[in-house]
Amino acid sequence: MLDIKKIRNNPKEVEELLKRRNSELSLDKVLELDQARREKLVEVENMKAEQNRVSKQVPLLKKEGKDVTAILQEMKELAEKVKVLDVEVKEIDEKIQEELLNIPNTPNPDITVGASDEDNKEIRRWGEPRKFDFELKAHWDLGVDLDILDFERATKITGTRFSMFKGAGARLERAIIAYMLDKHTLEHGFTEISPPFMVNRDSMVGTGQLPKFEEDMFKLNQRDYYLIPTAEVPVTNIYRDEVLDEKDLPMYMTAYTPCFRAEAGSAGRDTRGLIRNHQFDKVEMVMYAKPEDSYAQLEKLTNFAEEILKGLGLPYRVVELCTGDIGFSSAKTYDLEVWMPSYNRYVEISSCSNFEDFQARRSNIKFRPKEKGRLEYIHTLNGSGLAVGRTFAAILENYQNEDGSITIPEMLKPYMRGIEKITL
RNA sequence: GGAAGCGUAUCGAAGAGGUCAUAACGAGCCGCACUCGAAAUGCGGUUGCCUUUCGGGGCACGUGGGUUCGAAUCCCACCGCUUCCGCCA
Repeated sequence: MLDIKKIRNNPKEVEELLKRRNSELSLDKVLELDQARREKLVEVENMKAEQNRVSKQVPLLKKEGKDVTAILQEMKELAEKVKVLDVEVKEIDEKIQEELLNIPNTPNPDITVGASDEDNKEIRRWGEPRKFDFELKAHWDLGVDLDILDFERATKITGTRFSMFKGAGARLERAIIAYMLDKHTLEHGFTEISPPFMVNRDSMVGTGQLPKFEEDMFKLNQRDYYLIPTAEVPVTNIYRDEVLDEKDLPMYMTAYTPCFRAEAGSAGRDTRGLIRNHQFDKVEMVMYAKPEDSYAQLEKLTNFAEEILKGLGLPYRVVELCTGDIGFSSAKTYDLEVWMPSYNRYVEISSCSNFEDFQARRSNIKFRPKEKGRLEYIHTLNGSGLAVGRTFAAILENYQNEDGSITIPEMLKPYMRGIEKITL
């Protein structure tokens, strides 16, 4: 959520930044409502001041034995007027809130202005894509042939866009999760969290998934709960409506969770394999930072995710998303893209973003700076570290052998309990 | 799911229709004094939000309603916590 004061004071500047996202968004309506609200507020607050003043007099006058019936009658009428105005202010407040919740974050002024992912800027590459001297197979064929992935039965059990891991495949998935969590907790300083996989509406609003992206979410029938689309939601919301100590910042939290996405509007895209499913596993990193420190933390966050790919020996590149491609809540995002041989291109495997105070404002997370004493919103960041299904797919494809077997990457071997190669 | 009790500042907690909400009292935190330094002790400070013609004004006692001239206080609903009962991995 943007600061209404910032919009009020620099409407042109904010509007210009928002235009860079290719949104035809006008701030006129919210500015108009804000103006109307403040006028009504002054009016009703003057009446309330009058009420308070008179109410204080009443017991004194009674004590003196004076007749107060005329005053009480007057006050009754005033109370009626106040009630009406209060409702009007509240209605305007709700409209303003609704407007604000639907306005995306302003992009960082320094990132490339562009219309789509074609304008994204490659920052760096690591690793050399492997040259195959045999006919390579896609992970959905490799996995099925090795009997470690079963898409058909997952579809039978549930429906399309679900997958199932089996035997050494299930173990490999578990190994990937354990490796990532160990790296983040033991080497990168993160605290491991195992959060709820369902969240309430306030949490979804807090991180920006709602109210705008309802159709992307799975919602429960009998309660106002949602299946989490990413651990970002429960973890960022841990300290919703709380005040933190400055000495606790920056705060690093990591969580493994399944993620549930309706994938509305992506019919026909990436329909084979593990790339785009309704349920997938992910290890997420969430950071709370001080405002002046958040961009330095974004670089760290991105590096932490890169460390995982380096550790697994998977070639990747880092891309800075342009203004037209960053997410609703983000001010700046780096995507990590892993080399996927079957696609013959790099495929997104992590997204690392600085949300500045956009989410903190929605979820009301503040800290008390030692010097100033006045409460300030924290900055929130998060990044995948990494998407597990896609990592699994990348390992299968990049580590495949001519006979269809998969060599286990060195760093995962301790987690595989003696399995060095997956064969039939 | 049923019953009872309880939600007040960073924490514990008092208040039970108006003169106790810049919120008693205790703790914490910050500053000062004492000290070589620390602890202990003493003194002082310490809620947030909205609005403003920068003098102020308003709001908030879990949330939302109601009663009243006036509600932390009375009534209703919802949410959460605790205890007991039931059920359950």
